Amino acid sequence: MKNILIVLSGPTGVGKTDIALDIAEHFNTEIISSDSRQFYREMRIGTAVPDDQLLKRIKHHFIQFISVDEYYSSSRFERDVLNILPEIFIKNRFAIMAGGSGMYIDAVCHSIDDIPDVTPEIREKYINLSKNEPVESLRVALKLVDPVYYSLVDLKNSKRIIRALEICETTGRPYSSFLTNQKRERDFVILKIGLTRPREELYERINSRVDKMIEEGLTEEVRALYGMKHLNALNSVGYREIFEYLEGNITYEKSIELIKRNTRRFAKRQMTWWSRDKDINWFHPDQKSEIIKFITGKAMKIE
RNA sequence: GGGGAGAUACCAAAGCGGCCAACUGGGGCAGACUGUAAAUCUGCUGUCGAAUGACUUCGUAGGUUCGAAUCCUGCUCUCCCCA
Repeated sequence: MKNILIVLSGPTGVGKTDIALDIAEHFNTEIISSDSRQFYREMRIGTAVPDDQLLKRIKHHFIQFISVDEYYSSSRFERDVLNILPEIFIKNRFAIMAGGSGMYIDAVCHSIDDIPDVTPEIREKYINLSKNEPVESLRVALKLVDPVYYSLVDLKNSKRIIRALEICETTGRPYSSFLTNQKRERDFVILKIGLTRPREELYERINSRVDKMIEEGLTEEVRALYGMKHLNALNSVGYREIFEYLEGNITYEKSIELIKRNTRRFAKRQMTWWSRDKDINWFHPDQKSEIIKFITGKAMKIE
């Protein structure tokens, strides 16, 4: 009998945490978080980390385990999850991975190509380059070192161009040569459950959740991180808007409004990401018992 | 009661005789995405259509003009000032 990884995804604010807990409790197993911002120790309120009581009820992995100044990536996540899964499967046939970071989830589900890490010097060089040079010159550089990728990328997206240039310089090989597009088979079965709600319902929940975060002291959490605002981890919804307020660029009310809007947009982008994944079985979060029934039914058919 | 300013698409706001279905911003919608991805980037947003395009719009009713969101007149409403 193969082991089963239940992958629970859905847009921010849809109600993943509760369902994940219920499912984990029902199958008496543990939860792997696939939420790239809940990884960070210093970001708690703004990323809606489950409270201590809940965390005590069920063992969670990858929650607040690194610091905002540490480098992490979807590839490392893939490696780390694949490392920890066998331990969970010793005790239980089911494991559950819940979160909303599409790329991280995909890395675990079918792998991401092996590409060497970029050295900090090269990274810094290109970050500066992108600040000082127009996109055109980055394009020209890319065309020279990797014409294949040049023809594939969104040439308006300087972040993508820079990544390719960094890899080319680090490895001495074209970035495109690393992209195999191969999906690696895993030795466990993946069962994808998606949670969704009518747009209006979702947006209402998002709005009130932001208000709740503010009540819980999001502003103070962000203020304490002010010195680190340049870090990528803090370029996150809920943080950057409050930084703007702290710098006096916008009013407090405006920052809250922007957090709501940006969270809504984020949720929309998440839905777009998953819309092409035909393996996801969609449910409304209220359908808790149906979800568990669905999983049980599928599990019985898996040899 | 007198004088002035204004009414433009979901909102804000430009346009002030033809190049206007109407700049721009917001909001919304749709999409791309193999590396700090809650990031980054793109398209659409009067109606119908895949599209050429067709049709209905700029408070309202008329008028001037080959032609009006743009000019004139009445009306309605909003704001400001004086009484």
